Amino acid sequence: MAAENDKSRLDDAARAGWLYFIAGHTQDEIAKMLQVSRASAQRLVSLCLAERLITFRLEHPIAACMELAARLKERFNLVHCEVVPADPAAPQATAGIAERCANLLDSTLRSETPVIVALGTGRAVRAAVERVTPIDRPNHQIVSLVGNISADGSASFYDTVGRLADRTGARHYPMPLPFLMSSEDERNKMVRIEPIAKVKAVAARADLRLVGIGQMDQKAQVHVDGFVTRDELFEMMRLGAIGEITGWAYDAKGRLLKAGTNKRLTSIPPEVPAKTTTIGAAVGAAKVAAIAAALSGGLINGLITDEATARAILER
Amino acid sequence: MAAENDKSRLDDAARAGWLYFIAGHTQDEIAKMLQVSRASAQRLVSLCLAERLITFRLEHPIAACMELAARLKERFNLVHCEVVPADPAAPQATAGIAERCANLLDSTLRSETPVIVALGTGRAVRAAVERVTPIDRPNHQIVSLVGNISADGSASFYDTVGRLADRTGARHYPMPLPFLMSSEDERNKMVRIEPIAKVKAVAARADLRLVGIGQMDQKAQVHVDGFVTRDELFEMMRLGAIGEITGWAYDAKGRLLKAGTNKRLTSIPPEVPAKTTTIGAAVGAAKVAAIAAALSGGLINGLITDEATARAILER
DNA sequence: CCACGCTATGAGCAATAGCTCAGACGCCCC
DNA sequence: GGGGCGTCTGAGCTATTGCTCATAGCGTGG
Repeated sequence: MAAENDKSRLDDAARAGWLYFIAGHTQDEIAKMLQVSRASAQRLVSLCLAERLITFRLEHPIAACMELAARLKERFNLVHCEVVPADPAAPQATAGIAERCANLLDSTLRSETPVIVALGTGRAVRAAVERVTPIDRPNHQIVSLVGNISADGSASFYDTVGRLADRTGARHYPMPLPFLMSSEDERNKMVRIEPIAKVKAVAARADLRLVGIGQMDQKAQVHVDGFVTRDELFEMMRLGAIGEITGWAYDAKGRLLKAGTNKRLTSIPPEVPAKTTTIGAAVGAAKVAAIAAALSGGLINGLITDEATARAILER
Repeated sequence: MAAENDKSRLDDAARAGWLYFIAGHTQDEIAKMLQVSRASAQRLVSLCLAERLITFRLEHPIAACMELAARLKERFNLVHCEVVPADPAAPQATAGIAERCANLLDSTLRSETPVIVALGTGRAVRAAVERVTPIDRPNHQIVSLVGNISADGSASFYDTVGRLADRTGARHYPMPLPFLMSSEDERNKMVRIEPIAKVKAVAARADLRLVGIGQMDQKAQVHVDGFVTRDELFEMMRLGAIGEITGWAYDAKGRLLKAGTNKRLTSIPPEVPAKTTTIGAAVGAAKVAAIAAALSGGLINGLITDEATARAILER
């Protein structure tokens, strides 16, 4: 008898669910139809959900993205995760994630209370600041996590911090240092000088860090852009480097290396594990290992990527 | 640009729908996530529904029944329709519909204000009254639509009205007449005599009529039960009879025949079209044509049947 | 057969969702 | 470039929903 009661209760739950979700009746109407109190009707609808008698299917590419984002967030315990649909026309396009990064910056900068935004390297980050909608927020601060002078002494061709400051009227703190110093000692000296210490202090109080993630292979952006030489790159690869964030190379488990160029790097080192909101932005098959490692090691606690990359990260 | 806006709006709608239905967030939370007002979030969720970006799937046999019931209700403009799951073990079982009929009677009789229930013929109706939960309602009235004396002069073996009255303490009005009189004149005389006129008057004020539907073929219940002879049955079939309700034979379009046994029938004729709630209860492949005709002709404005029968009716 | 504990129920309240309206914004046509 | 039109937005109100709690019914075990 118990079984039969259960069965008929589930039948009613299904009926209630049907009337509610498919026919669009209110629970009050359903209660009248099924000759029960409204409270019971509500319980039946809940039961229908709890017993998974009813399932939702979202017929839209976004659905897959949302699910991937939820899984990444869960798996790596992220505070923020966005997955944009892969554009079949241009699978490597950073446009999609740049848009989302810009959106993130927009909403952060929209705040009336002063915020500090720290920016790292990466094409997505660069593209993002270009898309930020101009807004007047003179009390915000934009700070660079990475030196903007390359090996040859010229300023980096793309001044991300300056551009974002332009669009917001915020104070900005570029890092007037070469990416790499010639020796560890020299680095240690430089990072203690007043203007640099000031930048570090601001960066330490950042509310949001938005960083690119670079892979450490022959096409590593740090090399392509001329910040590290081929020999330096190869050395880091020998040491196990699989990715870099603001120049800081890390291995497959997301551990920062304590050797090679990392000893001469002027960039502000990542917190490990990240406790301020630190969003990594990257797409592409080549970066999957680097992103996964950064997530595992807690170098970042947020991610903006595309569908294909997200899927690849989860499949590892 | 418009297209792109539309697209991104639908993307957001999908996102909102996902967050709402799948992730189970409130619209307030979604509004914060998507950086819009709560009102807009609500609009996005609505849009998601309106654009059918999201679909509900009810994983339960009841779902199909609910849909069939809704279609029947729509198609034949019914005030009430129930479809019970076909029992694969006993495809012809009236148990399921009897249960629902009993339920219908229960809820009607539960009323404190006096109601009048009129009963017709049929195994489902008989089984239904057996399942009615006893309740004390002396002010209700139960009235028979059909004579309960068969051709041989004995009372019908099953006194439906009496049984229901037993269970409710209601006054009851059986129809103390043979099912058929020997001639039209005689019928006309009989139905005018005082006790019968009284029954007719009560029946005319019925709040609910619950009737069986019989097919008019060689296995017609009216014949099997001995109310009409083989010859009478065949005559009605020749005249186009396809079904009967309380003995009143009708053709494939649900039009009452004006000849044959219909002229000698003592049963209270159906309203055409039914305006009081008149529920037909019947299952089985043999009855599909009869049920469909009764629905088309407006002889009934409610139906209780099973899944297989419902499907067959809709497929005609 | 009664007492106990369990589950299920309905009232009432707090939270959530849906809707209407007035206003703003952008767009198009003149 | 300006006026008018249509669409979109957010505030605020009302309906609906989810939940909590006290109570009643029911089965179980003494």
